Amino acid sequence: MPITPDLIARTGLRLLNEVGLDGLTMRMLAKELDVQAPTLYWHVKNKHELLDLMAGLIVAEASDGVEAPGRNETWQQWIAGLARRMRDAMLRYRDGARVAAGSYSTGPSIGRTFELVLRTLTDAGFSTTEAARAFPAVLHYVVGFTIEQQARTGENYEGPNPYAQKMTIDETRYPLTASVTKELYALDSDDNFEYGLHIVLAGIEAVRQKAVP
Amino acid sequence: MPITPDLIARTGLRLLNEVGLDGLTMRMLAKELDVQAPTLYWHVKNKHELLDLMAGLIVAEASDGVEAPGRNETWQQWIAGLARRMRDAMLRYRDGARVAAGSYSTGPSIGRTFELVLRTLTDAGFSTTEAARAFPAVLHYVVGFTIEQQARTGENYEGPNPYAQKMTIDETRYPLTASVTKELYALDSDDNFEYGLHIVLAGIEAVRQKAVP
DNA sequence: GTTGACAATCTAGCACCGTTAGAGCTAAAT
DNA sequence: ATTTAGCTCTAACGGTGCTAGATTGTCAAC
Repeated sequence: MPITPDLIARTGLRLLNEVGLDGLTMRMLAKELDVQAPTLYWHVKNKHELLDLMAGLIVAEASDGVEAPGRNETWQQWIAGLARRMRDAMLRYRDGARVAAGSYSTGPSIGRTFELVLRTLTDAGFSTTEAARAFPAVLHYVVGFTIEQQARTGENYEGPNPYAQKMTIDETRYPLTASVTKELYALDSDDNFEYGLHIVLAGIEAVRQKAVP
Repeated sequence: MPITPDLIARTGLRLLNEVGLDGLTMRMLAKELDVQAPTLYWHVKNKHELLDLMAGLIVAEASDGVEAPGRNETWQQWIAGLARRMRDAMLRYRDGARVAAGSYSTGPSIGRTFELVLRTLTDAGFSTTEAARAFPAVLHYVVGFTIEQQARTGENYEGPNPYAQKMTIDETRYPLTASVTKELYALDSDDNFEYGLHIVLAGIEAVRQKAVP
């Protein structure tokens, strides 16, 4: 099989699950492809570009095969589905959110999906401007949530993950925090993601200028 | 001046603005403190812990001096102010959002601020559970937004930042995307942050169980 | 005053990193 | 047959996080 930037990025993504982002090296990637490390630099400018390619693959995985909303599907349901796809794609790889966040990514399926988002929202009565400003808010929430989830879940600490330490809270100084500790530490459940997503979607609805009857 | 973990982290934060996260090395940090590199390891376990300390400082800067809402201040205004403080604190340092995101950070001012958040929201009629789940959604949005802004703004690409490339959009295949390109590329303005923040806050209001009259 | 203990820093160096220079191989084009 | 282009190789450079172990400074106990 010939070595291509795409194959390199795909292999990098696979290795991510074994060694994490900080453990991923060009040499290891080369060995996985039965090639010497400098060979990679003929296909890829540098590691940063490789990470951008990996980010692009993650986003592409999320947006691949996305279809316009069904007849009985509200825009909220459809956008929520897209947000979940995005989160799932990032969760599929260790440190996936850190890789995907703020990396330059382009590609046919991404452009197509974005166009679909705009069309769905304008069909629902939003102006294109509203749509173009509201959708990134969803993405930013998704990325922020997932980065934190993976930081908490991940194995990036050699010793015990400090997140996992049972934080003892001074009940007299911080009574509310103490009373709510349970909710805070069941936080990696999908429920909290859905809760926040629901907030953002409800916010988009609430903020909309009701120009359409 | 004696070397302490706090001083090391503070110096690291200062250097961040000169060299960025990828350029920050222990040796350079040591030189800045007029010390040899291994000395740092007496005060700090490893670089990861140092980054956590730096993240803690950023969050502390954001939450330091936060006061309970004023008499004529709605909870929306107050939370929005907190969100802006958080964003400003991250923007103060190059790659600040990447450093702060998903790092373990604790500290007295942070705990105090979180308690204040819960109190403000419960005073506004939210249950503690609602408050404890809604506030992280705000933070996740802020972090996601700021990471992307800094990735776009930052100088982490040696050549021209690919984000800055004037993306030429196929007007016939992606008419809506093309028509909205302007809004997309004025994106680093504070306006878009405020727009998304407004969405999230409106969403919290909309989602609330109106148990209080 | 000497001794010891301990905190803090030092020198030296290991294993590994991203990356470059430049030589070598292979297969198609002339 | 020779050139060209595409791709991979070996060798190495400067730099990285980090550890081991010797060395210093300080200050209390004897």
